[in-house]
Amino acid sequence: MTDKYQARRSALLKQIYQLIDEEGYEALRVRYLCGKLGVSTGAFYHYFPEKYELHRMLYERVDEYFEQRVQPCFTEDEAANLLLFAGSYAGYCVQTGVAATRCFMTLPLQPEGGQLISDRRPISQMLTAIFERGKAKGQFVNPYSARECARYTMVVLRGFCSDWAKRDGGYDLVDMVRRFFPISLAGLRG
Amino acid sequence: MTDKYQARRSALLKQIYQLIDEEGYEALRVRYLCGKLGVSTGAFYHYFPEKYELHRMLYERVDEYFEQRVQPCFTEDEAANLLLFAGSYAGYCVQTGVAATRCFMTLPLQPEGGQLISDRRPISQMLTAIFERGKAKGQFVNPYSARECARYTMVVLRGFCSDWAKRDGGYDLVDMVRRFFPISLAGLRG
Amino acid sequence: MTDKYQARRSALLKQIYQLIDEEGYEALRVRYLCGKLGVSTGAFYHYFPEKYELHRMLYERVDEYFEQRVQPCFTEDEAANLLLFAGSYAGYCVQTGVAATRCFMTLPLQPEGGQLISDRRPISQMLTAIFERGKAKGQFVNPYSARECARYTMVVLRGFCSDWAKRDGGYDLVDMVRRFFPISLAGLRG
Amino acid sequence: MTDKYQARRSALLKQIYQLIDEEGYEALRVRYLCGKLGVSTGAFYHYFPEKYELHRMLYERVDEYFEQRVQPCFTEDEAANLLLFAGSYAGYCVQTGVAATRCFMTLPLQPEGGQLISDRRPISQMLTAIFERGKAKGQFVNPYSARECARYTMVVLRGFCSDWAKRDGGYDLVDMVRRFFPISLAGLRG
DNA sequence: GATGAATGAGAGTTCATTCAT
DNA sequence: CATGAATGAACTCTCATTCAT
Repeated sequence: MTDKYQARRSALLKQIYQLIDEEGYEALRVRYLCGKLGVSTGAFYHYFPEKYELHRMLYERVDEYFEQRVQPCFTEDEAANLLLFAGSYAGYCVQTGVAATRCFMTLPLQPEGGQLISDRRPISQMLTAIFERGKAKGQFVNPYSARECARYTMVVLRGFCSDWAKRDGGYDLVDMVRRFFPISLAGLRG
Repeated sequence: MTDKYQARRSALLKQIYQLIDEEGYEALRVRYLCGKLGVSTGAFYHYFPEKYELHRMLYERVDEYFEQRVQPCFTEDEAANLLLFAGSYAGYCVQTGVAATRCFMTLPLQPEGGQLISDRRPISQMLTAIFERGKAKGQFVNPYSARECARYTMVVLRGFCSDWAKRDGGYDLVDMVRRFFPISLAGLRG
Repeated sequence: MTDKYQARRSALLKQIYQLIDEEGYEALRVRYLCGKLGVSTGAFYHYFPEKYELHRMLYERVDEYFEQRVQPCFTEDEAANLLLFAGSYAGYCVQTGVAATRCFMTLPLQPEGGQLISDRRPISQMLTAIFERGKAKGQFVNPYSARECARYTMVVLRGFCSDWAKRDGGYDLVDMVRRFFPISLAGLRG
Repeated sequence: MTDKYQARRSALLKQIYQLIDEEGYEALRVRYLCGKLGVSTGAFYHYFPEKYELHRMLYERVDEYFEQRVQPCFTEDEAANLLLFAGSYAGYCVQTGVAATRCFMTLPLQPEGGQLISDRRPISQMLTAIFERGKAKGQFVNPYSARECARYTMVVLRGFCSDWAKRDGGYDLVDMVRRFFPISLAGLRG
């Protein structure tokens, strides 16, 4: 039954995310993973045809998280939305854990990996929308297009999160972003 | 003679950097590398006691590059210096090549790796100095310390370069930084 | 099934012991060993997580051998038991083969190696028991404790077996021990 | 000049013995050894055509030591001479150091290695002579030939020293031999 | 569906020894 | 005499993946 398959898969994934967080994605060998999961390697490959599959799913989760948890909190104030977005992105990384974030931020992308940081991803579109509305409302007055603003924002946020992960989560990322993202915000407001 | 050793080492390094650029650091297996270099594995290990050594040297090169090529071009205008710094950082990555930059940006840090992105590195200190002078001259009016400004700047620049590398160098990085870094600059000017 | 695992492992071990005997333990490189075994290196490591494992097992086998084959043959005459013990020790080495014995006698002990020649090993305790009973019965009248006698005996026996192995099994070890161990026995009887 | 060559060789050897003692023979890599010696590998191979050469010389030293230091102290009492011999053998090992003794006792013998523990070696002949004289004087009354007695003695002594080395010199070897060798002596006396 | 034994190319690294300078 | 760069076969061990049961 496909339902049963999906359920089992989801249950395993949940455990896997926790493990990736604890031990890191790269360090997580399939054999060891299976041991922790209480599953045979055969079963693992039944649910996840290749290890890289796991990586791809880390990306998918972000989109889901932002669509379900963050977007609903948006207000009319697009600058506030932007700050909320930035803080949430940081919060997501913290919640995801240092190791998974490191993987999420730094893992070599496989051939088709380019897609994973594409502007077309839901999270990027959400951000673009903020700038489009903000520009329409006159909150962001700058010579860049909404898409460019969104891209710049993602670059900066990923910069923050990478730094945090590289430094092994040695400081409060959310606090960091709340303190310093306003520099970028000021530049974007124009 | 140590001179001879250093000379050979440098010659090999140059070849290696080129190879890293062409094929990626992670993809370079010692054996294959030696084959390309026309050198026995023994000889390789004679000059580079461990593979990770190569990685470390990518970092050292930046500091050298900035001290010798960039700093001398600094003027009295600290904002201009900052832009020069940003552009040079991007230029350095382009010159280093996509693959080496990816490695440079994303490689897992080894235990002592924290040092490699430390605030104490020459490049960070150079940046801090720019902000100190700029604040003294009233060019940067913001509530952050010079060190905090420097760190923010590095985070943003690394963000740009990582993005470029992740996207396989599919656009003009220097141009990108020249166009978008001003957003950050505006925020820093206050 | 664990049973299957154990069975295969035992089967491999048997072949390995034979090879160790023919070619020596130190000479057995994993790749070569696997070739002879008709097994991939992966499979080898599946059964023997590290090469040193093989060494450890040589020791375990002795204890087993003595508990199962020798002890049951003990009688009331402790001097006779001692001779039986000595002869059996020699016999065990002969059966194990020259090369394995050499390894067994001379291999560098790994960190925890001290345990392998510990007084607490079953074989040593069996020997101590002989002397305890022998002293109680008045068969051994000497100023040493049972444990000291046991240790002296082990030292001498290991001396014999090492010599035999060092000389490439060029003489009949069992005969040698039967002829010369009585010198020690006389000293122990007092 | 051959004299100069010999002198340099001897000087190096002295340092080498010390190093073998400190670090073990097997663990002593030629490169490292040369570094400690302040000599190029080329020079090393000039004096010692192969590493195994060093090992062979450990054996030669014993003979020298016994001929020059021990034999002169012999008296008319052959049992006393035997005890002196045993104690000196232990003393030699202690002085040589744990690591060198371990090597001396346990190292795999190369093809022609059999010679190194041959009955024809000076040290064995010295021992045989003790038993010959002892038997003539009626001090040793046993059914074995002098040569057999000598061999038995060497086996036992090597057993003691091996044990000591295997246990990392964790006890007083000379004391041990003085306490326990009399068991063998008693047996030899008959 | 599930198992886990088996694969095997490939990883980084070592090290006694040689030989051109 | 002395150097030390160069050799390269050999080492142990890893690990994502497959497939017969």
